[in-house]
Amino acid sequence: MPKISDEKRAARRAQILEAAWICFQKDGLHATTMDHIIRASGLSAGAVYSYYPSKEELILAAVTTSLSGLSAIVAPFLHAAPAMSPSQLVGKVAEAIDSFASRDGFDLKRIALLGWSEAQRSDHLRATMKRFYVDFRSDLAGALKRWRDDRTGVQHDVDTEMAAALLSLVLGYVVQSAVIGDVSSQDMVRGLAQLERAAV
Amino acid sequence: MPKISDEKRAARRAQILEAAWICFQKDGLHATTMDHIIRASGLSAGAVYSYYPSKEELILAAVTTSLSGLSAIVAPFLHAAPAMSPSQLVGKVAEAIDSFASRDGFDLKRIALLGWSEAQRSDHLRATMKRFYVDFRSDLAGALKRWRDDRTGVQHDVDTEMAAALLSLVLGYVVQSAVIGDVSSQDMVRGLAQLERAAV
Amino acid sequence: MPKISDEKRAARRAQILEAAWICFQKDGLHATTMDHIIRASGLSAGAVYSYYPSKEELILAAVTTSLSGLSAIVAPFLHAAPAMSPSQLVGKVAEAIDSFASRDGFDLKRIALLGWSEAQRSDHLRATMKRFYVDFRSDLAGALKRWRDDRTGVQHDVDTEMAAALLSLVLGYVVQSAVIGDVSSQDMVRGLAQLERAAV
Amino acid sequence: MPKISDEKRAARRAQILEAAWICFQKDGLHATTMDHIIRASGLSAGAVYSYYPSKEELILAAVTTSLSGLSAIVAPFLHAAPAMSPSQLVGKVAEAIDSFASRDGFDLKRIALLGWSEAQRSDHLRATMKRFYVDFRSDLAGALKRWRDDRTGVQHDVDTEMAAALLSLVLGYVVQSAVIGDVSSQDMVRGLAQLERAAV
DNA sequence: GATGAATGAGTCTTCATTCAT
DNA sequence: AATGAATGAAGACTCATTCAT
Repeated sequence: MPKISDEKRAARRAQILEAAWICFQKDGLHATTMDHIIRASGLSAGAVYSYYPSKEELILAAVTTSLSGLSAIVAPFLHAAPAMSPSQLVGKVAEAIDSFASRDGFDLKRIALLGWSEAQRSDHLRATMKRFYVDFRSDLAGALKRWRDDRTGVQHDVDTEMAAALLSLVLGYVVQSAVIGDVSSQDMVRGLAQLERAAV
Repeated sequence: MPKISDEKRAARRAQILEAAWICFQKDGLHATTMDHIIRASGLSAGAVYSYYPSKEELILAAVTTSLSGLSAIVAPFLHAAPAMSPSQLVGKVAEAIDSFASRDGFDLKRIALLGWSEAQRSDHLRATMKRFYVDFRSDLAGALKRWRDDRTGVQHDVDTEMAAALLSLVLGYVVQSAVIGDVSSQDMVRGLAQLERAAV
Repeated sequence: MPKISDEKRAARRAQILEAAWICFQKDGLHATTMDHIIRASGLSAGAVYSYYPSKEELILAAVTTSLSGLSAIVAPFLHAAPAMSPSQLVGKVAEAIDSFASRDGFDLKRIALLGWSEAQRSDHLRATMKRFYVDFRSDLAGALKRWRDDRTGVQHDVDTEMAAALLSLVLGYVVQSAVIGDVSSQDMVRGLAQLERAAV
Repeated sequence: MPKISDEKRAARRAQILEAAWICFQKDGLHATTMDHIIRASGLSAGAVYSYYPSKEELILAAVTTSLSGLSAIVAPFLHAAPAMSPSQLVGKVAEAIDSFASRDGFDLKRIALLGWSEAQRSDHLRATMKRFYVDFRSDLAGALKRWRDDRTGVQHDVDTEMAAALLSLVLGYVVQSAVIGDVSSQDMVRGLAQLERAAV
């Protein structure tokens, strides 16, 4: 076989990654064996290893890809004009996470939980995740700032703490959804709204 | 040899569990080998296995114990009179989680992340966690209800959604703290307060 | 099984080493798989690995042991009184190497060749071999000195170069014997004697 | 595509063999992968395999080539007129081996050791080596005979044993040089001279 | 003729668990 | 009851070789 085209290479990588994703999601990161992934990918061991040189690399790719996939889905809400209210933001982001799950049969929430756990062991993964969440949070803060500016006409400083709280709401939604399984994105929105109303 | 006393048995179990905790926390659930735990416990393989019949059982015990340990610490805040405000609750619970960590060098947040991840593989573990979080959330809801009753003198229904949001705030705090590492329980409290104020 | 006695441990190590020896000799160092050794030893993989933590360690042990085994056989000749002549020394040492081979069915010469080859890749092994051969050569030099002193009554300095030549004769014998297979220790002795006579 | 010319074929073979040599020398025979050789040769896997049908063939070629290379260098000394003395022969041959090493950065001694080791596993290789060394030794014997004839005017029989001893000296020099590393060809010459003198 | 991606049997090693003493 | 040596089924990964293009 002569040199493979770049698209074909990318397609093969995607094929393997998808197989890995399915396995990871079903069995977790460590209980998934390379053999599972190899079988699921329909390729040979050598082929898989020629695209991803180790299981760790595959884990990293799986988590990183889901992170950036989420990024892409969520971006429109974060930069929408006019800016969304906190409740709207939480609702939209949570919905986006759910939609990601249902789109291709991949549950982003499960991958997230797996990734957080693995991040404790892998410096590289933790660094990657940290970067992602910090960026996410600062986009959130930007969106909040725009919202407040729109409402009051007064310039506010970027509100980091508010963004952190909002991010927590989202992450906590992921955990509850994956572990308990009885919450919806609507619950989060309504819960926050009630929290706000109750404070009055 | 005479039968071992019940206290001795309990002490041994605690000794093993503590060893397991230390190992799990340092290396994660799967990278920890029984041999690590056995060495850390100072007992023999056979002894460890006579107290915990499998690694899975040990994982379950480790997670469950940390869950109930947290329960105990958090209970006073949930049932305090007069009832705490949402902000206060979030702050106190988050602080409690932190204090648990610093108490004996165990970081409850890491164990939590490990547990959530593992819960995806083990039905038993997931069921246990679900039960815990559902109870936790309903206690939270109860506390919120008492707080609102105290303030208005009017009886409210138990507010599940508000409790879910509050729990998310706490869980999200755990994730951010473990993965990003730059948030404090105060940030959560202030973030929520600002969210409430901003809503006006 | 409670703690094993030291003798039993040593016996097990010897049992494994012997199995390794047989395999190495038959198939060479790298073509021998751990599985071969494991089967030949009659133990399980885990057991073998608990005595020798890696294949490399086993190779090292096999080579080192044959080195020190040779050392023991050769020592009497090197320190014999009255000191032997160069021809005698070469003959006796070469014979000793042969006898080692026939004793237990192990051919020291094959192991030697294997070891020299491997020494090029393993610093540890090369260092070990170097130490052994340097010592051997200096013992040889000592024996030669004593021989010359005995004959002339005049003290000579230790003759390193002569020892190096003598060692070469022995090593070269090993190579010829293993690769060509048609030389005897007697040939070496007679060859050297003729070399000496021819020089007159 | 038109048939490739014979010269081109030979050049390609040489190119591959040289790459193999470099790799074998650096990493040993078994630790060298075909991929190493393929990369070092600058050709494709298929190309390499079209010239050498297996790794074993390549090993055989590498060893054989170094053997015949040595043959060529050494021939002049063996057939010099007037014939050289034993000491001179040893010295010249050992020097030739060294010079071979320094010429192109190839160390013939390392290849030799590798080859001897491998010869234990491959009948074909062993046979090839045996033939080479037997020839070498008989050339050596011839040279010795001529030397003795020149000196005494009396016809001697070919002296095989003396040649075997001389060959041992050379082989032993190779081993010591590669494994211990502190001997020179001069040491061998002087050692032999002293051995001869001491015998008087 | 040449390419290099793909193959898959085979390697070393680990580790949860058992059970003879 | 306690010990810890032994088990052996996996697991991650490699690499000589092939063959579709």
